[in-house]
Parts: sequence; structure tokens; C-alpha cells
Amino acid sequence: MHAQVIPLSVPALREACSQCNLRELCLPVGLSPEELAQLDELVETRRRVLRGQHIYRSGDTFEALYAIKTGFFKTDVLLEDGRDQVTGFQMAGEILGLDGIGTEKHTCNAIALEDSEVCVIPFIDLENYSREIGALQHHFHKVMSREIVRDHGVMMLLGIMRAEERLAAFLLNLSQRFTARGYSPTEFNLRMTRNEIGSYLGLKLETVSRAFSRFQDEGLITVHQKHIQILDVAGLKKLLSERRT
Amino acid sequence: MHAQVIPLSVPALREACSQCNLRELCLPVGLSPEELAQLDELVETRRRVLRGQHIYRSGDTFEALYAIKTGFFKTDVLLEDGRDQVTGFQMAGEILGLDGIGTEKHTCNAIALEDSEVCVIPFIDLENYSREIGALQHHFHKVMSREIVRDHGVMMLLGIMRAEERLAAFLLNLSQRFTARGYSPTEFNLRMTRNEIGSYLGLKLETVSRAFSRFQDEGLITVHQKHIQILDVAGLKKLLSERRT
DNA sequence: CGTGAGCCTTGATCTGCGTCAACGTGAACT
DNA sequence: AGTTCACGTTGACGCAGATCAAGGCTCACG
Repeated sequence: MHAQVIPLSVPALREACSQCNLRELCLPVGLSPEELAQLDELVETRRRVLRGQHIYRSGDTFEALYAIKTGFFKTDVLLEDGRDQVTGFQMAGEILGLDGIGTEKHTCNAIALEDSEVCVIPFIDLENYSREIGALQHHFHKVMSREIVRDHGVMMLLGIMRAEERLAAFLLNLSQRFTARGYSPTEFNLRMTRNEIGSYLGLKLETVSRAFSRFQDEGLITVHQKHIQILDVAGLKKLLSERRT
Repeated sequence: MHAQVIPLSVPALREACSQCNLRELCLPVGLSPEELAQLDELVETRRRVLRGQHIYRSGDTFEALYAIKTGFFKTDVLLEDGRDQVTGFQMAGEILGLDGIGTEKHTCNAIALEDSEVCVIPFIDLENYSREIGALQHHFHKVMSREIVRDHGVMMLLGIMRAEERLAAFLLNLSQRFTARGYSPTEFNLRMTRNEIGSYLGLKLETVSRAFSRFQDEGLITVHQKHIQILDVAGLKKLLSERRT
């Protein structure tokens, strides 16, 4: 796992947003080519993060946002008594670190679930560029707003849905995000454990496991460890809209 | 309910941020007097909202944020099947409408729980002023970030806390916000029903009622309908940090 | 001042999910 | 190829909170 020392030119280390294939998903959405070229100065460095490593921890001083170039992350919050809650799973093109702006300290942990690469966006620079590039400013506001709306969705999950509804919503959400990234909507590998899914959904890992089995028995999906195939998208959606009780 | 037509000078209808006693809590935090004077142009109108009325509904086109000048609000989301979830309670100095930026449609309902007054902040103007006033831009980002952190807190409530912990956290949070506004930390009137508290906390109204009764029996609080007096703040806090089970 | 409607409280009972326990599985080592 | 260890599955049982039900309080309104 030791990196061989290979001489690299500076441009190779810098990440050019204008060249990135995620530019339609990530911060640069909606920028003109000229604006995009300006933005290339914004991303200072790329950073490799190995599976299990943190990008930041709760309490760390907030300095930068992180755009995921490749890989998969979770964010979680720990209570003093040892309980913890996964607050989200993030994939390529999504932005990590928004929680830190308010207090200038991060309030959660961001951990790579697989070997990943992130673009480091110094926040002070983002604010400066935002003042010059209206489209960037506006898009950044949208990113934050969408995070708030996503959180409301999680509150709905946790507040009023039953176990199987939560898991169905979770799978459909993953499916939709994989689709947006050009992957199969119906077949993917989970990067997180049953325990992490449970923590996110407010359930115990046994309940998650049972719900997976139940879905499989009903012909909605197939599960082999972390490999999921969705057989009946409509069936999963119906689970969400049907009120039982 | 018909408003009498009373001639008013324009300055009376306009809300001057620089004169507002909430300026230390609301958007203008951290602005210099000169910047504050600029901001006075930003807030276009004040709007009265009577108890039970919406400021906006899910699906409405997003155009403005709303700063609460006086009063008390809830936001909620409705599912097609009729279930709903309260996503937050907002009081003076807090900003409503952030959910709408991302999609240009509001994604929840904002409803006054008592007769209230809000300052209408056209979002396009806010973005324009933000580009000129760095401190405003930065503070607005903080406001959004704090909303994200608040949402994470609610996820913790819903995901891992038991009923009494949730209610204790809720009361302590209200107490702290009343304190910041110069009201008593230990004595206040709830503006929401047991049902609304339950919806926010992911509990049924009966469970909320029982938890109130239990707290009263244990000498932590007194409850008379909507009137709450906290007798033992430390006791409530202990409920949160103690892991039972 | 009596009536009704909305809200709240309390008790009895039910149930979905948690807890506990045992076993299965597969990938990474030796 | 065998061992180990983390992760996953499944069953039996228990409990926190939901559900159902009955009654009380408070305030608006005729």
C-alpha cells in the first residue's frame, strides 16, 4: 500500500473542474465555459482518502468543503454515551462539510467507505469566487438548500415510516443516485454494512437484515451480501405510498 | 376580519433592519452600521400572518425568505397518504423558506401558530446584496449551515433517543431559544399542541402527554395545559446523557 | 350560563421492532 | 487448505410506545 514516489507535474495534482466528468453534478453546474475556467483556480488540491479514513472529524476546525471525485462516504454524529447515528451517505459529485460553516467547527465525522478521492475547496475562496460569479453563488445556495430538503426527507423516514418503508425508500434513493451517475438503476453493490444502514434508518441491523430477506421472499429484490438487484421498482414504490395499520 | 384602510406612510410599512431589536439574532448579525444601512433596502415589506395561516405551501414558487419579526411558526411536510411530519418550530429572528432555494419550489408548509409578523426578503435581492456585502454573504451561509446542523440534531432525536429523552431535548432546546430572546428560561407557554409536538418528535400525542405527566411526577417540571415551568434543568439534562438499556 | 368542540389525560391492551442468542458466510490471512 | 474475524441471517422472546377507549378541562359562542 506504499505509494511509489513518481514525479508529477503540478497540473496533474491540481484538479481542473472544467475537465471533470462530474461537472454536471457537482458545484460547477450551470456555469458558462469562461466561468468554469475561472473555477479551475478554486480547487486547490485533490486528496486521496483510503477506506476507513476520516476527511474530518467532529470538532475539527472548518476550513474547506470537499467535493467527492470518486468513492463513497458516510457522515455520522457521536453522542457522549457512545450511541451514534449515520446522518448520510455521499457519493461522487456530492459536497461534504457544509455542517462546519455555521460554527467554524465540523459537527460530524466524514469517513470513506471505500478508497476515494476528494477535491478540497477552501471555503474562503469559494465565498470570494461566489461574489464574482453569480451563477456559482446561486448554485452553491441550491446545494445547501437541497441538503436541507434531503434532511427533511430523512426526518420523514425516521419520524413516520415503518421499517420496510424506510428500507424501500433507501434503496430507491440509492438507485436514483446511481442512475444520475450513469450506473445501473437496478443493480449495485452497497458500500455500507447492515449496521450502518440501520443507524441511518433508525433501525437495528437485525431489522434491516430481516427486511432485506422479506423483500427477497416477496420477489422485490435479490440480495447476496452487499450485492443488490432490484427486480420490481414499482413494487418498492408501492410500499411507500401504501398506508398500512 | 376586514382590515380598515388606514393611510400609512411608506416608512411605516417598510421594516428597517437597522432599527430592529432582533438584529443580533437575525440576518444582519455582524454587519457594520454602514452595511446595516444598506440592508434596510433589502427587506421589501412586512407581512402579518394570522394564527393558522400559511406563509407558503409545499409546491408554491419560491421567491423570498421570511424573517420572523414576531410570533411562532411550524413547518411540516405532508405525504400523499395523509401522514405528516412537523419538521421544525420557528420563533422570532429565525429564517423561513430555505427549503425552496434548491428547486425553486417550496417543499414544506409554513404555518403560523400564533398571530405573527414576518419580513419578506426577496431572494434575488439577498443574493445581490450578498455579492456586495461579504459579511452578509458569510452570515447567510452560516444560517443555512446551522439549519443543516439543527436537522442533524433532529435526526439524532428521531433515530436513537427514547421518548422521554426526545421530550427533554425538546424542552431544553425551547428553553435555550427563549433565553436568547430575553424570555424566561424556565417558564413559558407552548404554542403548539401535543399532537404537533408528537409529530415533530416522532411520537404519538398520548406518549407526549404521558411523558409530560411523568416529568411532573418526578418533579422536573410543572405542566398546566400549555404552560410549562422547568423546575430542574439539570435533571432534564441528565435524562439526555444517561444511557438506559 | 349552558353547550359544543378541540385539546388533553389516563388506563387497558396490542404489536413492531429491539434484544439476545446461535449459527452461517466469505474474504484475508497464514 | 485451514483459521480467523467481521459481517450477515434467523429464531425466540420482551418491551416501549402505538392503538383503542373513555372521560375531563377550557374557552368561544349563542
